[in-house]
Amino acid sequence: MTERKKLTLKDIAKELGISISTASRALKEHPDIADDTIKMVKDFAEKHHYVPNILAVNFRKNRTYNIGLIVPELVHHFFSTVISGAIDGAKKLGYNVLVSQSNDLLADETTACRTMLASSVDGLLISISNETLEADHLKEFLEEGKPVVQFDKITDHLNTPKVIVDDFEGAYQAVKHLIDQGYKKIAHIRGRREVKNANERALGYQKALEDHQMEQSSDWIKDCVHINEQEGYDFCEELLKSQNPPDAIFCITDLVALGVLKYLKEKQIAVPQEVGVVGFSNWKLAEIVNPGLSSVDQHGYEMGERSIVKLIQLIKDHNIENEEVIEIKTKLIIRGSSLKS
Amino acid sequence: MTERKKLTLKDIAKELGISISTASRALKEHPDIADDTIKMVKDFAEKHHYVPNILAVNFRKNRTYNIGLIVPELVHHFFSTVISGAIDGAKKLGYNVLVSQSNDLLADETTACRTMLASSVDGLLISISNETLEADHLKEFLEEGKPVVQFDKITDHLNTPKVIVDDFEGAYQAVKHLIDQGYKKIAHIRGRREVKNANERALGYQKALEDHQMEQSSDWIKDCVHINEQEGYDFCEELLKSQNPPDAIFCITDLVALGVLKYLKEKQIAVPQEVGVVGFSNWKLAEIVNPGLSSVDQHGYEMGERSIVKLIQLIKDHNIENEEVIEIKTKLIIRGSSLKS
DNA sequence: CTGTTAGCGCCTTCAA
DNA sequence: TTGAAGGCGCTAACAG
Repeated sequence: MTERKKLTLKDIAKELGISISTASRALKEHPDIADDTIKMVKDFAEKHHYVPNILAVNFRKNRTYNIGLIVPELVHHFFSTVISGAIDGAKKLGYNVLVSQSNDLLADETTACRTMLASSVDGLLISISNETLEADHLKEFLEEGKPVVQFDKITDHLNTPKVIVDDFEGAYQAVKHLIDQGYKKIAHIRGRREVKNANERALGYQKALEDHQMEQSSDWIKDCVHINEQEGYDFCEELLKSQNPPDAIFCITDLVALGVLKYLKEKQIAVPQEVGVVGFSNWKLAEIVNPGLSSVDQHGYEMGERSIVKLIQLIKDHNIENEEVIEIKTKLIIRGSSLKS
Repeated sequence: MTERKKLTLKDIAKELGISISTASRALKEHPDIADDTIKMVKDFAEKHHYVPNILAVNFRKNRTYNIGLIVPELVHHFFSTVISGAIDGAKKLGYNVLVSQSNDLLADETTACRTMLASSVDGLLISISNETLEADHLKEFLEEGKPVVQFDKITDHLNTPKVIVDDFEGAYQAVKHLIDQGYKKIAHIRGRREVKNANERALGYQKALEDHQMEQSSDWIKDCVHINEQEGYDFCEELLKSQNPPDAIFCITDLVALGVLKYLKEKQIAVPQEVGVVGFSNWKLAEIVNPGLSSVDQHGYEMGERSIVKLIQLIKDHNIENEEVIEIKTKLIIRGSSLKS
């Protein structure tokens, strides 16, 4: 395979008997340059497949058109949907996306940030790990004048734009739906107290109960740590074996709801007749299970797209002071797990 | 936020009263440089947080430490698993990964390739789209001396290393398992004839039947086009309503198997007693459905990791002539959908 | 052991 | 309307 040497401006200038700067300007149709010259240079460039050396351009301009994107997990329906939206949005605006994952570990997140910074991305899009409480590793970006946009899992310790799902409202609607369906004792298997999304959802749950004068009980609120199927299963068992068992369960996420459904199926407790279940995120699995799992869709693709558009705007404006909060509306998808009628 | 100006080698040299090249060499502990000088420079650099301008280095060295990765779909359990492995592998070797998706369209794939080439990745990792029959857009990489590694969905029109799953053997084992379980009439819902993986799996299916003197029928082979749930459902119906219905179905992928399971459940046909089902890919859904879906695991994470390691090795060796084929072993995961006993 | 010099490819004043 | 020259930050060949 012959590796053809790349044509440079210098080559063009020499061939055409003009100076390098004229060639450079002609290619970008600088108004000072004569039309004839422009045509000549462009024709020549086209004919010989001239491609500017992007490395030189980037070096000169001190930017890369690359954006860093860090998520807790890559193999994850919601996050991969966000990534998909971010990549498509970036492509439209002429940017590339460098993807990395933190595995929900602060150490990995910090490493990823350093790598991104070292490879000189123009900006960062991040959904922080569960362990991230402080944000010093993120401040480094701002100190270098590189904008950061947070999405979904965010921290208030960093003043950047934030693109979030309206967790409160999503939870509120989910619980209201259960109330409308006639469930009387609604439990909530919630996420960690340090995680903002989890708190918002819990608040939405509580507000819905209050607004509709529903019975409340601290026994009906269970705190997840790992937020997995097993916890859903175990908490469901605890709830149903308690003195005052609930007749509906609102879960922090679909995976937890799956554990709940599994327990109910094993014990032959009818869903949705005896117990109603609603999840959060609307993963692929929600439509696959039987009965279908009602869930709150977070519009991940849109979130990714909006986030990247915002970030690129900040990059172009050299703006690292923006703190706008963009809220993506949720949508309750009702399926068999909570639909009595 | 004060944007502190970056320290350069020039600054260090001036401060320390030495030349730029001495500073440069000292930082990389060049043997010619006196230990004292090295120490002095390193101390100074550390104290003042010197970070080399990566853009300048890349420009000078004509490489980016960025690798392009193109998959048909991002929101896809198998591909996101591969990406995860590739990213982790790249990280260990000091490379970043630029991700893009083709949506299984040749046009999008070509665009993605151009963008990657323009942003000057050091090499490309790709799983081609269903539409990709020729490979001219990929040859451009090789022509520029940038190695390419193909994985999973590959084309033989491009001479590069290929990392593939042993589709033939995976299919063979799946079908052999059905035979071992006592199924007598095994059907296959297969993928497109233009797609190599699909053909390999079909051959594995056929060979297993031959080796065990099983009944064969062209009526038992159904060709998918979209490879989705609906096709699985429809073909299952066709198969079971035929003159000579099969008692087991080996599906090209889990999604198709899901459609099959749905049909069987609706018609109250017992799985695995009356009909056995095996899928391919071992997606998350395979363990979630009830009964669990037996499936052939493709070890996506390992595939991503092996692919990227191979690619980086070629980049380092400036080697674009390699055509090694790396085969990842599959593993049959047996679940309720095919386990009679 | 260290400094000088030249240059990577491009852009951008400044001068003609 | 064009050209010459300088420089972005770093590396490396060549001299001392």
